[in-house]
Amino acid sequence: MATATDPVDPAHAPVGGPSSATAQGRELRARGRRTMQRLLDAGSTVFAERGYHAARVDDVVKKAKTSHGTFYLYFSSKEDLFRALAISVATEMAALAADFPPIVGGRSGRADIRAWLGRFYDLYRRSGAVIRTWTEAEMSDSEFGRIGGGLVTEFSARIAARIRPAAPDVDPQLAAMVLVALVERTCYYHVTGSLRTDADTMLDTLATTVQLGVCGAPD
Amino acid sequence: MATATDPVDPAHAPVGGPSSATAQGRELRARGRRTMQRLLDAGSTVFAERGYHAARVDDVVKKAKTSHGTFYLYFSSKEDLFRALAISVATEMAALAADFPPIVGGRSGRADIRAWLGRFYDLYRRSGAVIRTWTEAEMSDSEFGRIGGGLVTEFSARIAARIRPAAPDVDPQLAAMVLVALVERTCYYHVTGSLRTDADTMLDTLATTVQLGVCGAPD
Amino acid sequence: MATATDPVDPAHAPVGGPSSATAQGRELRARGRRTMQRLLDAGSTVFAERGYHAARVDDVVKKAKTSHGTFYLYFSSKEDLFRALAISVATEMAALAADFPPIVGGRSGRADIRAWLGRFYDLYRRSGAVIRTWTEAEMSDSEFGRIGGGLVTEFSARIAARIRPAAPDVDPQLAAMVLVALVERTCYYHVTGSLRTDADTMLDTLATTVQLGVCGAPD
Amino acid sequence: MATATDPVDPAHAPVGGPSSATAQGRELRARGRRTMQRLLDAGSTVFAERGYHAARVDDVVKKAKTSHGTFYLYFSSKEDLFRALAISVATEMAALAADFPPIVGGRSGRADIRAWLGRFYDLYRRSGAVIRTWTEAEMSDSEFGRIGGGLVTEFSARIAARIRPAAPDVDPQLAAMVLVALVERTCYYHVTGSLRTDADTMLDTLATTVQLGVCGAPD
DNA sequence: TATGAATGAGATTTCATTCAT
DNA sequence: AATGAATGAAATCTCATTCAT
Repeated sequence: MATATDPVDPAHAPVGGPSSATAQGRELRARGRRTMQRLLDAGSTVFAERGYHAARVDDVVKKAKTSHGTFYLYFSSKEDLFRALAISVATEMAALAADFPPIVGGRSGRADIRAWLGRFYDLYRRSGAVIRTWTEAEMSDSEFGRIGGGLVTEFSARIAARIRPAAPDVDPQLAAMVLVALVERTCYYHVTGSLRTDADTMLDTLATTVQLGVCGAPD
Repeated sequence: MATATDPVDPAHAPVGGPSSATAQGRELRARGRRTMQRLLDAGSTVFAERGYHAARVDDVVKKAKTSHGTFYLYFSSKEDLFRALAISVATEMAALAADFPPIVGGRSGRADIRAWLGRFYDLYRRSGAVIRTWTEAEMSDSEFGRIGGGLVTEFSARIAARIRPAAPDVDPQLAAMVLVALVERTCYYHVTGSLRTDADTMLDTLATTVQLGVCGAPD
Repeated sequence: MATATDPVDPAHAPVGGPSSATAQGRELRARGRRTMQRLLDAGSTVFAERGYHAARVDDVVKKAKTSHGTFYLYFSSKEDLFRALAISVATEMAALAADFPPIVGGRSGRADIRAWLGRFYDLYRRSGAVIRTWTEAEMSDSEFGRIGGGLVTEFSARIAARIRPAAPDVDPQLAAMVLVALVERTCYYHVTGSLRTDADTMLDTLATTVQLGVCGAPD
Repeated sequence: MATATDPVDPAHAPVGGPSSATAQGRELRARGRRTMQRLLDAGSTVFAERGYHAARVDDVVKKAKTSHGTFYLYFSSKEDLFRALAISVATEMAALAADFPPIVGGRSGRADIRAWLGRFYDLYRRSGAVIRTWTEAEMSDSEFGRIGGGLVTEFSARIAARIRPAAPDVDPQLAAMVLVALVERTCYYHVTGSLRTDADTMLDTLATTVQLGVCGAPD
């Protein structure tokens, strides 16, 4: 199915930026970069399908059509692969937050919100699993979840700087967090199939709710 | 039962109803019931802290101050313990959904919503981990997630039957799901400490958003 | 073959003192202690036969007739098993050093040295591999070899405190180290079969060399 | 050639003679010989630092600033590299043994011994690791350790042919082995830093001990 | 009813060696 | 002659589950 805003299907588009060095820090040639990218893509998919803990390195290398040995040539551990994906996602989310539109009422305000939600949804389709895993900080004893004060906290803080909530006495921080809660989870339900409406309808509804319910802009 | 503003922390209050039979179906005496309850409580905490897969039976028995042997006297597997917790939660959630108030505008409508949210929040504090684990269906190949069509789906379906969304052309199913998304995730952020506002403020804000943004009732 | 000084064959006598707690620090019952002892004995033998790095946990558990799982119940890693053995050996060596006899000339002085060498030889037969591994600090990146400034250094320092070397201008530290070098390596050649003389002859020769050559006591 | 008291550290001076043919027997040009020499030097260092088993081919090629592929162009295996180093050392040791001086008392006898020990020490500084590894026959199932009956055995047998031990009833074989034990291990302690005396003092002491203690020549 | 001990299948990780350019 | 990449067998380690008392 085509995505809500983008003609090309990004559901399995490559993730992971141009950074490319092995676990030992060696720089890569073209072939090595391709293999690394295959592993990143496979990791993204497998984490999405099974969650961080249930995902086995074996699943990743099978999906990437390579070997265990090769995996550890590029990533020093399963967690290292996750970290690579997470950093890339965090970067995308920061950029997205920076583009959150000024909230205004009326048709055009609503269209801006709607467009932004479409971008969020695309990102979530590609990287929701990483976002969720990081959020839940299921990795307990690792240093994850402490990076940057939490992916979602960071994201909502950036949005808070750009919104004016419904009631004048509501803390923008709180409003932003509620907004993120609403949007993230609804996208989640949709991506996982719990919510069977088509994506556009869902995003339209979300846009209304954000405009009216969270930010209180008159229609 | 503790309320959303109760000063004592009920987050790990006992869970699991009066049902008490071992893995082999044997009926229990007082001591056995206490042991089983300790295991249920410990399981609830450990699943909350680490997630289903990362939770080890060893963690549970250590927290319950008992042994592996004893664990398997009461539960046939790790999954069985989870199921016991899940069933108890599912029952509570069904009851809660049945009490979802009719949406009306004005002060009294808002107060009804606010009270219901307080109950949800209490439940979530105690059993959020189970809800999340079940929702994410982290348990891959087991028959979980198929039970009753998903905990959240079921819950929102029951709520859908009781609401009339903001815009007349919005599907009540969709609106209910959005509502659940909003409420569940905001509570989650609060329980895990990502959202530092006090509980009452958060629940007040949620009540407003539900009344205005999701259900579109005028103030 | 009977040992040089002791009627019972200590070549595979149990090693590891009465300390007995699992890797997680739990205290042990009789059965557990027996298993742990089997693992210590097996470890001692396997390290002796193959050296630290070539020794596989698999060899150890096979020799101890137990399973991998059990191994890790008692020791957190291969290195941990080695550490347990090493501590026990270090203790024995300290005791032995404390008994190093005052060097005097004549028959009785020689007999004292000879008796002490017999004890060293027995210890070396049982634990030479651990001594050598620790000495070579083959374990590079671990904190081993740094414990107590080196097993052999410590040992010879204790002996230095008790000897008066041949030439008056020779540093006792140096003389003691030379003594240890001589004794340790000769025992090594004998234990490994490079030196085919019988043990008593070898120890007699060593006694003479120590009395005359290192400590310079007149015959 | 550097002497035992040379201020520059020759510990890792090039090893490996002029023989130069690849693993496949191909003859080499100048560049190839240089590469092979780099690998031999690196191998010598790495085996010294970590021991045979802990040494990784990766360590060797990194130190030699070349690649895995290149390594296997020159040596058919890790063991093959070791063998190349070992053969070179064995040759040097045979030559050294042949030069062992006739043991006589007095100053000039002592000076001869002292000079010989200086040569041994130099050799040991460069190649001690290979000597030790070969001695300990860490290479388990390979045909190593059987070559020529053991490096040290061979060496001491050659020396035995040239000495007359202290007591007339002592086997020259035994005396030679004791001598080698004494000298090898003392040099080892010095090279590894366990023995902090300066090299000349140590070698003087060794000379005395050999003359008096092992060979029993009067002063 | 309780528990300490044991198990083994399966997961992660390492590394000598081979391949393709 | 050189090299970056790939491989897979074998090693270490984990943990749900069963056993024996």
